[in-house]
Amino acid sequence: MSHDIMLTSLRRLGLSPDDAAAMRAAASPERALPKAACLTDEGEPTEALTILCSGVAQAYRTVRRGGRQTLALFVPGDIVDIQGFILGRSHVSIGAVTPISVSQIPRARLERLINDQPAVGRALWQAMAWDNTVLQEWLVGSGRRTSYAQMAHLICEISTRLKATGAARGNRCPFPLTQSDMADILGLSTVHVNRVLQQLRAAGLINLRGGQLEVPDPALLTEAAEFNPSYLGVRGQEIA
Amino acid sequence: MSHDIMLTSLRRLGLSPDDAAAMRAAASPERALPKAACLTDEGEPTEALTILCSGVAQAYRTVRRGGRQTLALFVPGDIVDIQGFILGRSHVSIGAVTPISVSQIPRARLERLINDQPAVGRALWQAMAWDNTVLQEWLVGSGRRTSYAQMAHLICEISTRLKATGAARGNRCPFPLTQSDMADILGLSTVHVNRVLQQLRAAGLINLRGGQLEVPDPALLTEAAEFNPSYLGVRGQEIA
DNA sequence: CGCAACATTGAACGGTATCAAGTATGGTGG
DNA sequence: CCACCATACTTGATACCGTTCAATGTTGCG
Repeated sequence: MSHDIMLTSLRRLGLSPDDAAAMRAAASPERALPKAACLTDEGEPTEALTILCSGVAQAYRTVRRGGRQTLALFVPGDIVDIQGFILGRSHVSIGAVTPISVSQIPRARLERLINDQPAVGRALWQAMAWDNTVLQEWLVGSGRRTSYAQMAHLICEISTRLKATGAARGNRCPFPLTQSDMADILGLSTVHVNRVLQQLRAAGLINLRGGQLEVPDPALLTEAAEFNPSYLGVRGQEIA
Repeated sequence: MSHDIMLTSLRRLGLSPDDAAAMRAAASPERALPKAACLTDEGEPTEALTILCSGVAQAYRTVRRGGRQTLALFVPGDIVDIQGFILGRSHVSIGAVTPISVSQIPRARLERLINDQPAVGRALWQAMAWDNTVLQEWLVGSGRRTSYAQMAHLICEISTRLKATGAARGNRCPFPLTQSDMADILGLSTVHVNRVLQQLRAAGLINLRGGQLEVPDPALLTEAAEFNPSYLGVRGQEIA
C-alpha cells in the first residue's frame, strides 16, 4: 500500500511510468523507525536516497544555545534530503517526528539510473528546487510573519501536503503533530503555540482535536496564513 | 576582468576548463544596472540563467504586511536563481543591492549544453544544493540566533564570500552593505542594527566604517557568530 | 487505577519595534 | 570656497510580542 505511495509520488515528480518503476525496483524494502528516532546525523556521508513511506519526518540542525531548528518536514511520498545525496554528505540531521517507515535507493544504483536516464536526474533536480521554494517560504514566515500567521501557514502547508497523499475526507484530515512538535518546528514556546491555537479556534479558522484537523472555511484560513499553495509545486496537487 | 571572475567561479563549481569556457562563450555581454534596480519579478518566466559579474544582488519575496524578506545574497561570480531556471519560473524577485553588472545565458543554449555535457547540469544541480545550505543557515539564524549573532554571522558570510572572489587585503575587505541594507536583509529595524553594530564594535570584534570592514581577530568573530564556513561549499574557498 | 504525555493558564521579564529627534559626511550649485 | 541638501548613522523613550517559570487540568493507555 505505501509502496504505491512511492510510485504515485515519483510519477508526480514528472517521471515516466518506466523511470518511476525503475526507481521503485531499485529501492530497498521498507524499514520502520520509532518516533523520535534519528535516521541520519549532521555531517554523515549520504550513501543512499531515502523515500518516506509513512509517518512524518523532519530535517533539522542542532544549535549550541537553544536546541535545534527544523529545516524541512516530510510526509509520505517525499524524498528526504536530496541535497545530501547530491553533495555526498548531509548537512542536516533527519529525525522521525512520528513513527515512520522509509525505503532507500543505494547511491551506486541511483547514479547508474541517472546516468542511463537523464530524466531521472532532471526530476530529482526539480524536486530539490521545490524543496527550496518551501524553505524560502519558511524563511519568509520566520522573518516576516506573526506567530499567528505562521501557525496558520504551517497548518495549511501540512494539511495540503497530506491531502495530496490522499489522507483526507472532505474538510477533515489527520493532523499528526502535537503542540510541542509545532513549537519545535516553528521555534516558538509550547505555551505560545497553545495560545495561538486558541486564537485560531476562537476565530473559527480551525478545529483541531485528537489528531484530527477540521477547517470549516479553507478560504478564511488561507487568507489569515497568507498561504499560496503554488510554492508547493507538485506536492500541492491532490492525488486523482 | 569581471569576465575572468565568471570563468573562475564556473571552474570552482567543478566544471572542466572546456565546459566552463563553453558556458562563458554562451553568455551575453555584461549589462549594468543601477542600485535598487529590479532584475526579475516574482512569478516571471525565467528565460535565461543569470551570472552576477560585479556588485551585490539579492533574491527576495514581497509580503503583504512588512515589506519583503531577503532570501539570498549574491556576490560577483554567483549564479543567480538557479531554482528559477530549473522550474521555468522565478518564485522570487531579484534586485540590485548595489550597482551591479550581469551576464546571461539564454535558456535554449544552456539546455543544449546540459544535454550535450551532463557535467554542466550536474554542476548546476550541485550549485543549487549549496544555495540550499546557505538558505538553511539563514533559517537557523532567523529562528534560533540572537540579532547579535545574526549580525556577526552575516558579516562572516559576506566577507568570506567576498574574499573568495579575491576582494581582500589581509584582514580588511570591502563591505558594500549599509546599515539599512543589513536591517532589510536580516528583518531588523535600522535602529536595532545600529545598536548591535555598536555592541560588536565595543566587543572589539569588528571595525566597520566607510564601506571597509576590518576584523582584528577572525576567530573571535567566528565564535560569536557560531560561523562554520563549511556550509558555503566552494564559495568559502579562497582563489589560489 | 495510576502514570505519562499532552494541553492549558497566569505572572513577570526581556528583546526588538516604533516613533521621534539629532549628528556626521559627502556631493553639488552658486 | 561656502551654503545646501541627501544620505547614512546615532540616540532616547515607550509599547508590544513572545519567552520563561511555575502550576494546574485533561486524556489515554498499560
